[in-house]
Amino acid sequence: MKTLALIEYFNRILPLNEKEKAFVEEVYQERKVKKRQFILQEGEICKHNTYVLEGCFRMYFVDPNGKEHNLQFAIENWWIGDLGSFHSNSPSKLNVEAIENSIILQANKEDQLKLFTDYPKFNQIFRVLSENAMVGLQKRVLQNISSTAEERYLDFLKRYPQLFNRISNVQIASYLGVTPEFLSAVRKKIVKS
Amino acid sequence: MKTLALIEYFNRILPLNEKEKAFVEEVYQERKVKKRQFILQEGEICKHNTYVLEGCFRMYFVDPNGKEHNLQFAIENWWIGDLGSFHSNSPSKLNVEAIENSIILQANKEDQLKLFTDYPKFNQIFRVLSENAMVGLQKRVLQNISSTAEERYLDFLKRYPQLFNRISNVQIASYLGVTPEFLSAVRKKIVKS
DNA sequence: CGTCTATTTGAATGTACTCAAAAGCGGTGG
DNA sequence: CCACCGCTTTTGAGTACATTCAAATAGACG
Repeated sequence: MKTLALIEYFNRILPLNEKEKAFVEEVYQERKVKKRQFILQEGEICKHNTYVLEGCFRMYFVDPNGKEHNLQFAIENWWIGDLGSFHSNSPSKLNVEAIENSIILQANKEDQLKLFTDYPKFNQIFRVLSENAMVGLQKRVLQNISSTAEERYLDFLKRYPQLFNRISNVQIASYLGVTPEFLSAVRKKIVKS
Repeated sequence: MKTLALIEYFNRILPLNEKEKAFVEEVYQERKVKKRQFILQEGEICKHNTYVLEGCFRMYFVDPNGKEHNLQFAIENWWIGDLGSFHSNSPSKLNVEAIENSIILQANKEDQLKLFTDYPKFNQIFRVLSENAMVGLQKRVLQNISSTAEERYLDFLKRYPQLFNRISNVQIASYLGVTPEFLSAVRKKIVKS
């Protein structure tokens, strides 16, 4: 069963009983997604909570000038989706695109809510997950307002060693909030020193 | 009872029964904090979850050059604290300082955990709170990597009308990630146009 | 081998920072 | 009521960081 990875993932946060495991298996549907395919596009309402089993995604925003800005990447055992749109049923301003052939698990909104009402333990699990995600986002905000592009790039390499060799520098630049040209200059400077 | 505001706050997310209300009242202790007083300092372990009843706080980071960077403000009905330090029992790199005379409610870590184990409903409440906070943080990251200082400042005014007339421009500049001098120039330009 | 995309280069420009100093503003005491 | 203090905001000149645009180079893949 492909949901095994997810069940183990939950188990590490809080052990599940058999009923809970069965429900996870029932609710999370496997789906294959090809490189360059979208699982969410601007204007749509985000209807799924997505867990990545294999592959890699990016979630990005297109600004009024048509430029893309990567908000998040997701590889194995990460979650991705527009939480705001998902919870408020409002059209998303974000896009989620596979940057590798990928396999994901998805629960739709009804089932996800059922998970919370029928198996309260998942409230705790997702509370912990959200809290962890918050801590990560806070660190990123802090970095964006206090560090230079060079520092942010070096920190990115250190924090996500599994990521930087799978993702193009164009995408990393977009995540860091700089142009690819400038990231190239930064990299050149780092190699020299 | 000073906890009334907090109980109502929880109630708006998910109605509490009498036992739950009683426990909130028991667990959250009122505390007065004077302007310029700290409720968390760098190096300490964050031991409290803090809810602001009255007043105003800022949470900031001091970088290696000695410069302060505001990560968050908190006024009435907001939470503040270093979640990372709180959950992992690790020394915080952040400071939380009152910028007005304030009144807060605090639960220590044990009691907060008891809240989750004995009254599972709070898992759901805090899950929802964390998710909302995440959405806000994501928007801020997005802005930082995609907008100019002027756009960020205008958005700050629009999003936090209750805040900008209580907080000095020095503090707002630090929150936006620019120098006070540059924010001054931005404001001048806005007035002109 | 050619095609497509990613990366690098360079010059000109714009955005934001640093440092030092001046101006404005709210209180407090004489 | 005014003079002074401390703090915030503004100004300006020089500098550093980052972008734009166009073009060259390098890699990946069928």
